[in-house]
Parts: sequence; structure tokens; C-alpha cells
Amino acid sequence: MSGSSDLTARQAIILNLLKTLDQEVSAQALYAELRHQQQNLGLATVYRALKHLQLQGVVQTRALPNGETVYRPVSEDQHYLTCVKCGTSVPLEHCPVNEHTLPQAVTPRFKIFYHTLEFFGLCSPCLDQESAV
Amino acid sequence: MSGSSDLTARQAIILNLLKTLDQEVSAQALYAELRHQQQNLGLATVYRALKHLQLQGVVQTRALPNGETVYRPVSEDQHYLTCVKCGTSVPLEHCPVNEHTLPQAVTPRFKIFYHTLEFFGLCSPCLDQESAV
DNA sequence: ATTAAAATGATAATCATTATCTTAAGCATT
DNA sequence: AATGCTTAAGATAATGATTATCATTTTAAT
Repeated sequence: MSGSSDLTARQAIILNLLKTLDQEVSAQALYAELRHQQQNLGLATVYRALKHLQLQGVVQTRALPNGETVYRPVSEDQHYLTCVKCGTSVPLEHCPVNEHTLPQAVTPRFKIFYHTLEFFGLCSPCLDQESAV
Repeated sequence: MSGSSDLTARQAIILNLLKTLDQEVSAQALYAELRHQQQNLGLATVYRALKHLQLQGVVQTRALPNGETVYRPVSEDQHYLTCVKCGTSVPLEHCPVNEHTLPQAVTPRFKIFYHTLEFFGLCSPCLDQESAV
């Protein structure tokens, strides 16, 4: 029940689109998808809406190794294994963080919206490449 | 042990500099610091060395909300609270992730070098700003 | 309606990171 | 210590995501 109140029409469009997609997407991809749907929002508007939705606590982000930022609705924990070589991310089945032992106690004056937990290393194909040298 | 073997002279310089600093730094900042020390490495070399050190598993990175990536030696868990409004990061005292319950079991074919755990939300000053509207 | 404030579009500017291409080391083998 | 070969390093241009700017439109309140 976080405040997704007072969204503008475009902000609502973007939030809804994010909710229908069931994967994290970049701002550029959202922009392209909207355009593809004949809803021609400006690129700047997409970025601004995403920023605003973040401040409301309804959208969360993750930075990919390639410099892109991807967005998705704040929801159940979803975390990743990311390869430092090829940049591929694969989702984890379960969040290994024990929710109960986490936030409030540690953080008196900080309102937590979400957390990211990510493991970095070498994925299977990249491991093979390494040893095959 | 993780292989920091066969580093070139410049790669070693950069790794050592990272070790002496006791905070995460951006590639640009490293470049500036080296130049300040009369060690004029090329900017591309800094980036290449950091990439190489990542592949060795001796350096880890974290992406800041402003698009910068910061680097530090792989070491004890150090995690952050990051404000989605102003981008400020403050380190956590302890890592709330239980090491033992984590990696190996979940990840048969993935060599984990390190993990990042980050909480996003509003920091104290930004919370005040919000309510002061 | 009228006006003030906020949102939007279009596009230029920013800036970290990569790619490219040339030169310089490193290193084994004669 | 010369020869060739592979990798590293330097300099700089190119890329590309994100932000800033500014003019225009929408929204909401009076």
C-alpha cells in the first residue's frame, strides 16, 4: 500500500505497462514499446515518470554492467546472478535474505522501499571459455 | 585462493592503489589520482585493468544511481543504503546476509566472486523534504 | 474564464564507458 | 641480441544512456 497516488495519465500508462510486462526493462525499451503501441510519449517523459515512480516507492531499478538501468514494479524479491564477463543475468529462485532480520532495526532514519541482492562471478559458458584458453 | 597472478605492471599499480584507498572509487577518480601521483596511465588502460581485475575476481564493482561505477578490492561484505532521491549511499555496519545459507547450494554452475546487497529508499534529509512540501 | 504551477515534447548537451587504431613492450626461439 | 609474434598501453574518436533546456500544453484552483 505504498503511495501510487496522484499519478498523471502518462505516469499511469507507464506504470501499467511495467506491470503487464513480467520482466525488468530499460527506459529505452519502454519508450520503444510505447511507440510501438501508438502511444507516443516523449523519451524524456518516460525517464521522468520512472524517476517519479521510484520516489513513490512503486518502481525499483537495477543497473546492468553495460550501463543500462532496468525497471520493474516493486514486488516480491527477485535477485540475480550476473556474469562479470558477458554481463548475463539469471534470476534466482528464492531470495536467500531473511526478511525478518533485515531492515528496520538497522535503519532508524531511512525509509526502505526495496533491496537488491546480486551475485557476481562467472557463468557456465564463460567459465568454460576461461579454462579452454 | 583467487588468482591475482600474472598482472602487468600497470594492473598491479591500479590494484595497489585500490588497496591503499579504503573506499570505493570510480575509474575516473583513479585516473585522476594516478595522474596526480605523476603516474600517467592512459584512461583506457585504467578501464581495461579494472575489467581484467574483475575477471580475476580480485576487484568488485557497484553502480551508483548517477551512472558511475565504483570499484574496490573484493573483501569483507560491505553494503549500502542508497537514497533514490539524492543518490547518497551510506554503508551498513553489518552484512545481514547469512553467508552460510547462500551461494554454493543455489548455484551449481556459477563461480561466485562476491555479492552486493543494497537497500533503496529515502534518506533522512530527503524524507524531510518530502513531508515539508 | 484566468492565471499559476506542473507536465510534456523535442532536442541539445553531458559524461562515463568502449572501440579503434597505432605504437610499444614482453617473450620465446633462433 | 636480433627476429617475429602476441599482448598491453596510449591517444582519441565514437557510442549511447541519461539529463538539461526551453518552448508549449495541460491541469487545477480561484
